[in-house]
Amino acid sequence: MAETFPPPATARPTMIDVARRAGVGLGTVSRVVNGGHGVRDETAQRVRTAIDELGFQRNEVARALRPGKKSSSLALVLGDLTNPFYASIAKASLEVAGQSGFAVVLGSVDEDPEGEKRAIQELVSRQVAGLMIVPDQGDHSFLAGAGVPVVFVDRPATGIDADIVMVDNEGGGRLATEHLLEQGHRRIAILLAPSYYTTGRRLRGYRRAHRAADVDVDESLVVQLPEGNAEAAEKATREVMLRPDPPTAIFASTNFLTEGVLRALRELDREPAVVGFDDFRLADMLPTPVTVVASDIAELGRSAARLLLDRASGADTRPPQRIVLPCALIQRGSGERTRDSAAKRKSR
Amino acid sequence: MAETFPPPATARPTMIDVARRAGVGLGTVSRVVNGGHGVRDETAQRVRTAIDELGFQRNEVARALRPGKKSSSLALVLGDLTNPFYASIAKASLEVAGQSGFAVVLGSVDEDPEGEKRAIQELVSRQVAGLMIVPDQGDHSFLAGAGVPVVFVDRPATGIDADIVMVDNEGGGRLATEHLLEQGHRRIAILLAPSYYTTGRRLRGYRRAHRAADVDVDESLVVQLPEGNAEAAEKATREVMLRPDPPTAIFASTNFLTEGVLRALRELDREPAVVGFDDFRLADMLPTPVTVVASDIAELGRSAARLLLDRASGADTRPPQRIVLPCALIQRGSGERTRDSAAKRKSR
DNA sequence: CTCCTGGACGGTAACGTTTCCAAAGCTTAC
DNA sequence: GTAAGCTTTGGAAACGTTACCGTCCAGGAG
Repeated sequence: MAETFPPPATARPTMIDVARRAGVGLGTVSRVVNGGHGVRDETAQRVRTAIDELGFQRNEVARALRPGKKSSSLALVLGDLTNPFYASIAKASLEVAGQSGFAVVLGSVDEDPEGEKRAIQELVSRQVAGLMIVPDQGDHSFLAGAGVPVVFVDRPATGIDADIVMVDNEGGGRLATEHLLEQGHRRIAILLAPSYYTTGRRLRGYRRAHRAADVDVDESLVVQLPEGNAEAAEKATREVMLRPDPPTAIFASTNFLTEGVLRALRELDREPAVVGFDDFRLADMLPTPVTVVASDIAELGRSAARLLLDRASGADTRPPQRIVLPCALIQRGSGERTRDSAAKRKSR
Repeated sequence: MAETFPPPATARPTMIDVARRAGVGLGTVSRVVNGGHGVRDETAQRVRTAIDELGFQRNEVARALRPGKKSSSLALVLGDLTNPFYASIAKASLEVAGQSGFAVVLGSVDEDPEGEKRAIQELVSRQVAGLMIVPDQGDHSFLAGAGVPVVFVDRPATGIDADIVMVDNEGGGRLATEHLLEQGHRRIAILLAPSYYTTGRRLRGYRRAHRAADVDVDESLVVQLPEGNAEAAEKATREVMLRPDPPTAIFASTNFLTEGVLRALRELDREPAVVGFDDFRLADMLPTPVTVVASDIAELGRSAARLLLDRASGADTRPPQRIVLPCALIQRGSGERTRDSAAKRKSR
């Protein structure tokens, strides 16, 4: 006998079914489900029994329909989950949200700012209780009237005044650059992903470190990449290292860029000092372990989720907060090469 | 003047507001919003104008309340997003779902099977249109009556007959082992994460390859780890390599395990051949580039999402499908060390 | 004994959408 | 010119929940 697949959907029991079974009114069931105040113990027990017997589960959709009641979901809008940076944020915020019984809806985000806007609006139409957004460059003022709390993660957005959780990009950039300057480097290249906010701040830290050390920046060593991926960084590194006056150190302002830099250097067989922004897996396992400035990315996600939950519940009515997490230097080797060692070639 | 934050929620316009503004009935607005069949062009245009003017957005929650209409969200339940394997699945399924206008809800999953069950039931109560689950070991029969299509990813679940998308674990295990046998290795250790389905299949491939080559398996080289992380693999590798009769090759059955193996070997300064299961970032950048058997993980996620969308829409009523993706060997160096080279120590 | 108070409970109106049904307008065929 | 049929439209019911408003009963106060 051929069974059909999928099996016919069995109707899930509703509160009405529970009420009937327990021999009580609908309102009583609702009261029990929501904590059970103002219900006699005996009645509540009868209701609970009926719930168990029927396998009743509250329909969250219907619940969220009531005015004032937002759905118990947060939205998270970010770029490429394949980037461990974003994955860490997602994981951490997921954990925090889950502890409060909130689910997290991920908006699928393409590259274009238009896609981001569409994704956000779709999430808003799903009545999420709040939005965590790693924003693209575009204007985000369309969120202002949405009536949903928003927390921006990693970088602020223009056109709207909202909470923001980020790392100390300028401090990190400065830390990395100071470290290289201390090793005696005077020609330090910096690779920058295209026009993100973070990029600008890291560059600023780079410049400040130079000024503080009274070293002039060779503007030709400030490399603005057309794309933020490893390939672009690899190409740029090759070019800059093959100049007649190559840098003796490179500051890669992003984890993917660091990877590209390392690829190019391996191919070229050169060993300038390298410091990356953001830690990455296996950084300590590479032929020369990689020095990075890193921050607690998971904490970024946790803070964002916590803040958003407080906003959503109305527990937090302070003006927009700005949480900045510190960066620390992790010395592993690649950033401790001195100016002199950088000149000599590696022996294969 | 001190503004309050967050700003008071402005009521979002409903279809009723649109209807009033356009001077039409409620049903007409609904028809226009849903494709506008059976509505005169002129009327539809008037409605569309009103929608634009009011900035109306359909309330997906109310829509999903109607019987039969599931919400336009899929659920994805998986483990640690920090694991690039899971992140790839998430990203890929997100893309496919997004193209069909579906959002993806991530259930926060702790380690314990009980937490998984709770997470799944919460998602079901949110009326998702379907579930993609990377299942834990426990029984999943409680999903049978949920009336929601389910696709299991990476490994099957017990207690329920549902679609499953996975990689050819046995074939991959065999491929890796055959490759090592071909290099002349006769003592090949295999490291296994605890009692997952995949682990068993990979071990099976390992055994089959041995039998096909007529080589006996030394059971003491089949190492069952207490945990699936890099630390456990590192410890186990250290132990097995320090035996009087160490293996000349190691098959690490998981990306995290591979990492642990490499850490231990670096510390011990030994160079047995190594093949890992699943590719990972920077595998080609390590001192000895790492040979792996790999499959298209993103395709895993894409297939799962596609299948689930077809099930949810009712377009696919075939019996449960079993999609198996192939594994390929990627030779990079660590797996091509011969038995002889493995014996000698590395010169620092 | 009666009245009042308060807790427990039942019923019903929303929430915003889709869908069905009926009414109205128009065209076409006789 | 009228009947029949089709397209277009308006209105109301329903989805499952929560919140509010009564009602009912018990118990205490007068």
